[in-house]
Amino acid sequence: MPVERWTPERRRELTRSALIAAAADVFSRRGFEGASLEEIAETAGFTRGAIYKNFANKEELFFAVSDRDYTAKLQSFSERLDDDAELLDPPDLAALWRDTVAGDADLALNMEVRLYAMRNPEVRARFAEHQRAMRRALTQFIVDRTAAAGLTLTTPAATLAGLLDAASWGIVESTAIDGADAHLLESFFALIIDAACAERPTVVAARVGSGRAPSRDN
Amino acid sequence: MPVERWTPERRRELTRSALIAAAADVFSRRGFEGASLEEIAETAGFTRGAIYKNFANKEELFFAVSDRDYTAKLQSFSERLDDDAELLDPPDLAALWRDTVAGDADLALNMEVRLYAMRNPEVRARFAEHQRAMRRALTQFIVDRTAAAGLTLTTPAATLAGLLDAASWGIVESTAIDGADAHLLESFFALIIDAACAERPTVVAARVGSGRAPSRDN
DNA sequence: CACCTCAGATACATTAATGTATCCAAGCAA
DNA sequence: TTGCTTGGATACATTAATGTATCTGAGGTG
Repeated sequence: MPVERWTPERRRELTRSALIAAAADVFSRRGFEGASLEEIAETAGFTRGAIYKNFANKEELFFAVSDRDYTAKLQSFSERLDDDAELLDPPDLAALWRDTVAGDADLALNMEVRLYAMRNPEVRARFAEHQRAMRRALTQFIVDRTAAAGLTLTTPAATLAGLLDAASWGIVESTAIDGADAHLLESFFALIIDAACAERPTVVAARVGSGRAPSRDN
Repeated sequence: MPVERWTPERRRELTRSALIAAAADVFSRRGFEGASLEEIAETAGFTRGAIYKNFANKEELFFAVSDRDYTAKLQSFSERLDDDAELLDPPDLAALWRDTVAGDADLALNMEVRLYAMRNPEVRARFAEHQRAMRRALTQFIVDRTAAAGLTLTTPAATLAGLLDAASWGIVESTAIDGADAHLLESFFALIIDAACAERPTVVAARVGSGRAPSRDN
């Protein structure tokens, strides 16, 4: 890319993204309410004036952060899925997951966004849409990969995608707090893949759960 | 219980727990920073004076809420595990889980506590200890139940407990936001139980995950 | 019956954060 | 060169929340 880097629009976009980055950092550490625009501006090397010129208010800035986070995640996610077309082992998958779904730094920020979404119906709708988009991508991935490998699933790919998304998030979150059990995610992938891929007699696979006396239905 | 209900100690304990209940409510809705002691006191029918007589500061009140939440959860949890000794079907387990691990109202509060724990090392240690205690109970439950049913596990009970705890939390959390897929938890239990209980030829069960070309470790 | 203790209310000092209104200076146009 | 536009800084008004210090009145005690 030659010249044209110093156009004023570009300049503005630069400070804007600097502000967003700083905001992500501070929001992550202090939370939405706990963060002060003062600290954010200072972290970015500006003053509050810059913020109010670029965003309507604190909330808008927060949304901007959230959006950037989401798009980045979705992109890196689909990129890596297309890219490393061959990896499917639980450990690799777990690593991939940890990288994309929870870049560690993002973790607290992500929780903050989720909390905000829970409390604010409009934001929740938006967030839910993001979540669905993510899962659609994941579903597609599962469908493609299992088809390519000639596998049959005992569970709908969509359900599996939702499960993977939701459950692994919980695992990453818990692990970040506990610290000790860093292998949980691997175990999870191993178990889930084992359970979902029907490579054993389908009769057994169909008899899901409850391995004792016949349960109530029938 | 006859008289002795109007002793001043009892009286004080009453307002104390009223304050904690109100605090739980407000913290859940507004978050730690967002909640004002004013609103909490008012919700409980007192003034800030009452709070500062019973707790050192906002943080202590928050901890009290968190502790009460934890003990209540642990108790109701073990109670129900001992109580309904016979249920093991995925749907029932899912329902039990939803009741104990996430009483819905608790959800936002729980996330708030987790976030706080993440950001504050001391609190995190405490929270991690709680988490471990919870998982110990769960591990015990799994061991007892599978032994009683004469089942063999393909995965250590402790790992399974951690998995159940962490993953199901993520599922409950995600479901609360998405709203649509309320069946995820059931699917999860079904899959996990299926995968963890070796009631099929152990040869197959031992070959965990990766159902295509032989993976790297011979 | 006077007195004392202490739970909870009231009043106050302090700090701080948001948002707005104003200012300044660098870049482009005529 | 003069002037206008505008990104970002500065100054200000307002609101609000925490924590502390003081007050009050009811219940128990000598």
